[in-house]
Amino acid sequence: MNVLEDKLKQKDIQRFRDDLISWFEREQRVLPWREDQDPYKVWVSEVMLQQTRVETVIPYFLRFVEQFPTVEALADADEEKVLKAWEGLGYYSRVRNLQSAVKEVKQEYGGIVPPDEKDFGGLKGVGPYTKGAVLSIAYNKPIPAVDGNVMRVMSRILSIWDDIAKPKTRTIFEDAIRAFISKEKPSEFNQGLMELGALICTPKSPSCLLCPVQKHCSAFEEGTERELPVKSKKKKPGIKTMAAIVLTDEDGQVYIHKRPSKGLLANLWEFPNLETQKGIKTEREQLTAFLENECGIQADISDLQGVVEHVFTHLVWNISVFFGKVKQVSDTSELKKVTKEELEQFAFPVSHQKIWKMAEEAAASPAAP
DNA sequence: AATCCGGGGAA
DNA sequence: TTCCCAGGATT
Repeated sequence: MNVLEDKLKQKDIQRFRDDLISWFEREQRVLPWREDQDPYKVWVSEVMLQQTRVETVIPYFLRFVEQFPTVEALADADEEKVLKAWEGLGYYSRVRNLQSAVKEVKQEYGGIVPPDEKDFGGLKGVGPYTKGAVLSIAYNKPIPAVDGNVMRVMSRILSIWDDIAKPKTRTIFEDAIRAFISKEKPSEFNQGLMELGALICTPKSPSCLLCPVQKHCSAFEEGTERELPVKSKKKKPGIKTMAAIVLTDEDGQVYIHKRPSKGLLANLWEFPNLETQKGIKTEREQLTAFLENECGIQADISDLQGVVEHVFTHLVWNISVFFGKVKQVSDTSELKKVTKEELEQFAFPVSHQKIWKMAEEAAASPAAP
């Protein structure tokens, strides 16, 4: 009995595989990282695509693999240049981990991206998803690659109502995929699921009438496709009030600061700034004290020039922006002084790009008399 | 298990 | 506004 049941199930699974893969081979988008199967380039694309849309990634990918075409090129590159190439893409630890991992590949694996699951999965920044994606696409290994797309698609196909926000739930989908994945075409199977999630089986209103695996879908059969997947909500982000200042001297040089090597926006550059407290003192007074005590700088500080709001996933910055002229600098100041031209060589978070844009616009059209 | 870590586009 | 996107590390 069990054998017969299993045979029927295997037959259904085989049909699902064939329908999915033939659809993918027919309908897949033309994307830069699909031009070849270079494991390094597949890897770069997968890291960029973490929590980031395809359209956003394309121009970054093209520039990145041109600038750093091989494992060795990236391993030997200056971190400042690598961060600059990532500027604006977000989650900057991704690229710092990638460069660290690529150095290890150069050292320990002779520059060859290791095809072994344990070896590759042990590299920095390579989690369960990236491991499965890179090894299945580049080396044709039948390993699950479960991302948000796959959980959405499979929750509907199999009518799985577990909360996909819970870490443990991912393993349920990995087990399901191990039973479903094609041993002949694991690359097309994994990419097919993700492509389906991106093009057809979308979050809000899936195009079930166009779906190549509609006849295999429990949610479609039950009319529950809009209720799946189940995902609990996250709490709202907190708000931080900040003050930042674009400081220049008589020569027009600008003062910038490198952020710490850990935590938010690690190793990126910024304009001098502090978190401000409400009440007691004005923002200007807090900024003056900060510059003198923490930066060893005395300066003439302008009136408030405007407020930059920047929203992170878990945090909102409200940054009051000031301009200032430096009067005196102690030799212990940790700030770096650069020309406006040199400024472009440094990687800034988008919030501080907004601040610099304010300064440039103010310089281009000086306040009316 | 919960939190941290960016930024942008779609609904 | 809200969601969530080809997630991973840290605590």
